Amino acid sequence: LKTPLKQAATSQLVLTERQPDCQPLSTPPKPQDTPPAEPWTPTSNLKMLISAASPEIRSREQRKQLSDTSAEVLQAKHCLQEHLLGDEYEKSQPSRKEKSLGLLCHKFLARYPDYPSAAQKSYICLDEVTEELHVERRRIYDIVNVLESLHMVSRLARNRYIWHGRHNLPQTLQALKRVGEENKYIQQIQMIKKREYEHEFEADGEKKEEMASSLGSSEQSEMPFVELPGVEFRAASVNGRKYKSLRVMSQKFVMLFLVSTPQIVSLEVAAKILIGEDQLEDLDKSKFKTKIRRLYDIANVLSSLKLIKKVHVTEERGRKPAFKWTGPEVLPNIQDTKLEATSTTCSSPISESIPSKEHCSKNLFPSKGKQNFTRHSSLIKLVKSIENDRRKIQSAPTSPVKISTSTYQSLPVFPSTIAQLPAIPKPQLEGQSKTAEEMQMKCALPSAEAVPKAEPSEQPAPSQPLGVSPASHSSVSPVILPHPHSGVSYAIYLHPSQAHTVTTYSPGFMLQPLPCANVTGVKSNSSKGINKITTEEGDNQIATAEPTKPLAAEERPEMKSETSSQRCLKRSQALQENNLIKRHRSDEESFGTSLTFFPSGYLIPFTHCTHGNKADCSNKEKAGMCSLQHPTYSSPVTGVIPMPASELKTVNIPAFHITPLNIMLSPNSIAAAPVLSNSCLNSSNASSAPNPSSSALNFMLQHIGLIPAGVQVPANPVLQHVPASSQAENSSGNTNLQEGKVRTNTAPWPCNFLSSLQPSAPKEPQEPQAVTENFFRTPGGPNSGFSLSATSEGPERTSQGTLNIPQRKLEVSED
DNA sequence: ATCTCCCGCCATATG
DNA sequence: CATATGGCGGGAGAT
Repeated sequence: LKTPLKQAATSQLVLTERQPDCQPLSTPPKPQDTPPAEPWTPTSNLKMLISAASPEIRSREQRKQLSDTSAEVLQAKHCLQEHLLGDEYEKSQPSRKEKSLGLLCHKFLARYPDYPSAAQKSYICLDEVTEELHVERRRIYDIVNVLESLHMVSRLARNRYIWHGRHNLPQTLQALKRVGEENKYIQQIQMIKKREYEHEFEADGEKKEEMASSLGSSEQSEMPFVELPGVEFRAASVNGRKYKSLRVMSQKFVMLFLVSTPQIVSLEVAAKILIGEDQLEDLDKSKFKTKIRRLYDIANVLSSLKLIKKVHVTEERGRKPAFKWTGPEVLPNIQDTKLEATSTTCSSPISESIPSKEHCSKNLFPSKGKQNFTRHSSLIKLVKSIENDRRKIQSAPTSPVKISTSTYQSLPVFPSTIAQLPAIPKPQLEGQSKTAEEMQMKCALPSAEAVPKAEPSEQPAPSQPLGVSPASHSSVSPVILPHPHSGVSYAIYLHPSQAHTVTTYSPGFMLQPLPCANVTGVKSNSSKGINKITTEEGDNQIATAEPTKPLAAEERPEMKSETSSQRCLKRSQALQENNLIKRHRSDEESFGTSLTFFPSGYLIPFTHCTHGNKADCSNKEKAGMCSLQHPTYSSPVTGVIPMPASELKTVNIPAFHITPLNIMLSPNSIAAAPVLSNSCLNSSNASSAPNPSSSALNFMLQHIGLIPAGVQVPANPVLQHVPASSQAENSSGNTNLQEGKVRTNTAPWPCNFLSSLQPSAPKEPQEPQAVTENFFRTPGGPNSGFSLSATSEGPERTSQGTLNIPQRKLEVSED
């Protein structure tokens, strides 16, 4: 194994190294270096294997490899130089690829263990790195910034960073996911896609600025860097504008993946969303280009981290570059996370060693915006800017409780973190101790729970760092619905039964007025299918991603392929119930309270539109916006890439569309399902099941408070149609509650708590997915037999649970 | 031609 | 003030 790998690595390094030396020679244009381009594959495999091994071995291995490599490099280098002309085997110059950020990042990552133990704590000296990797400093910053956004490293001082490895990844991702949800990213994505589609129709020639405007309006003004409770962010540039860049952009980018159901995000969409966020800016072409460039930079490092991989989405328009999330699934809710994290942590050999620093969740400020900024001098400024931000945000009308901005702060203290604290004997922060102290001081622990000292024992109440509403979790939680306009909040209590209903049916809210609406499985699936995607990828490589992720493995549900759709439905329902029950139970235990009401209600601080706020709300009033955002299009549970109904053209069965029917239809797929299931688990979806209930609630809320039932978008016929139909389905927007059915939309408001409370996503969703993918591959292709022509009725056309969701033609393919 | 995205100028931040 | 950071976009290699 090693030999080949080494070679590959070596050659790479060699090339790189040579570059400087061969300057005069470097001229030789691009030799078709096939070899250099692919060397990573073997390496990756090796890495995977290694990762499977114990961390120690792994890291040792890495080191060894590195040293070996470097040693050989020198030799190779000389040899090559001598043979310059020979060039036969080694393509001469470095070629652009060899200088790629991705490659550089690999090298960078190779220097540190994924899960450094306390003993291994490593510091990163930029000077060393740049020298050793032979790169300009600038490049390292790119890498480090992204890593920082994931809390894999943090800056200590000039030239100095500390390496955390992937220990914080789960928490970070969870936090990001949450923020992403609060940010209505799903809707934004939908909106963008819809517009795209619309444009598609008419003269393509014209690019509507309106798009930009509306888009911009819906965006949030700013989203500060998302921090983790235990990891402080000492950004060099905490200052205002710089604040927005790479780091934040990276986080947002990741958020998009985490909230999307097929976890695929196209660069275009990402760029638009990211641009939109920074103030309403016009769709400047150059700006867009720049954004794309940055996204590529980020994507390269995320790819190196194996969190994403590049794919192509093909639709009518053509092939567009996109990326697919291949990282760990993010647990939807805190509780689950807590449990899993804890168990994982405990069992994991690696777990214990996290720098104590990180463990002290001192940063949890109840309501403060940003806290841990190390720099005193800048601190003041920071505060100031923060205040300004806050002011802006809060100034928005109707924001009784303002938490959104500081949402990240409200991240729950990670239980695992707490639990681990005790395990940490002593912080080995020698030189750093000072820093640690500072940090502590800064973090006046607002919440008692945050105290590091917490007993290892699981204190149930763990996490509610949220200064906002700690109690919100109690079993009976009121849902506070602030009315956008009136500013009045409503508390709604849901009865368990209702809640259940909601959960179950929520998926169905989508836009399809299908007859079988109440069938969870069917509906949800259909929603999923929203973007019809043909996947060519995924199977072969399936194996790839998995080994790496221990967590994922644990998560995998054991699923069997059920043959009948009914069974599936039942099953899923049962699971959900179980989850609910479980949750309920846990709640009771935690609080010692037993209630009649089902804890499906959450306290939702209404900050109106999350971070954004004013713009958001005000805009909302604009008819267009309202309709656009209308829940109808969103698929809370599943569908993340919701498609506007308008997109019906040819209806194809979405690749990811999973429906019981599908299952029935394609027996083959079923058979295969079990096999695929494994592969699919990690990859994409588990998340799909995120939070039906929360979404449902949001939606409901929206209906009640925000959206007039009748609002529709005039411009788009389809749209109009949809809302109406859905309503019909349920009797009426407002009455939904009574029925227990709620339509959801990812709420425009922050529903921080919702996410945490949601019933744990059952893992079953995965099953469907697996099936689906398989289904897709079925001969006959995506369209086989399922194309429908869109009629005005679109969705309704189908009956019987047939797949009726109009889909846009979409294909995802790997490179 | 389009997709990628490296390079490095230069404004800012930090010390 | 000297450096460290890092936004930004031209423009060239890869496809």
